[in-house]
Amino acid sequence: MRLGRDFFTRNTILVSRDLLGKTLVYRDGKDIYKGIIVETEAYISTNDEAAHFNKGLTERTRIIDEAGGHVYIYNIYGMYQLFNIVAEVPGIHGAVLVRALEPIKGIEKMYKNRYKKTYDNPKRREIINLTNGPAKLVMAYGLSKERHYGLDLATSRELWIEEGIQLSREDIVRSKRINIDYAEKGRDYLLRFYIKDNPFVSKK
DNA sequence: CTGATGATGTTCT
DNA sequence: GAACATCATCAGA
Repeated sequence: MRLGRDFFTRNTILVSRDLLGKTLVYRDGKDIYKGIIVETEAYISTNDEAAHFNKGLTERTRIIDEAGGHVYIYNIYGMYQLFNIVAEVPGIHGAVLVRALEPIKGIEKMYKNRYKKTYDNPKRREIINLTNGPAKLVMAYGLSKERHYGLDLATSRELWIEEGIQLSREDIVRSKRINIDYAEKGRDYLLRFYIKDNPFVSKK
C-alpha cells in the first residue's frame, strides 16, 4: 500500500525517522525498481544553516513550499544529484534527504545504470556499492531533476513509497549529519537516522 | 581496510 | 568568483 499525504505532512524529523524501512518504488515504463530506505537525514526550517532553504526559497528550492510528499532533487558538486522528500504542510519548510537504500527489485537494471555493463556474477562489493550513498541511489534508479523534480509521491503513477519492513526501536540509530561542517548552526544536530547494522548504510 | 585527492558545473553572491 | 547535503580512484599498510 502506498503511503498517503498524511504520512508526509508531519514534522520533518518524524517523517525522516519513519521513512526507515519503507520501500521507494519507481516505475519507468516496464522497469520496476524497489529498495528499502535504510538511511535518511532531516533538514529543518529553524536554526539549521545546513538546510538549503535556510535563507528563504529560491528557484532551486521552490518545491519545498508545497505539501509534504513532493520530490526535491538538486545538483551537487557539478556532477551528482540528490533525492529529497518534502515534509510538513504547505508553507512550512522541511525536507528529508534519502541517503541510502537496500535494493530489492530491479537490481540487474540498477547494476547496468551504475556500471554500464551487463549483470554477470557480480561481486558483493559491487552490489553494496549500488545504492549506499545519496548520489549513488539516484544513479541506480535513473532519477533526474529534469524528469522527477516536483513529482508528488502521494499521487504519482511512477514514483511512490510503500510499506516495507517492520522495525523495532533498537533497530534505529540517530546521529549527526554527514558533510555539513560548514554550517555553524546545525552541524551537531542529531538529524540523521539509519538502520543498525544494515550493510547499505553509507557511513558508520 | 583507511585516508587523501581530483573531477566538474550549477547555484547563488 | 566561491561554495558545494559526493564519488571513484589510488597509495599505503
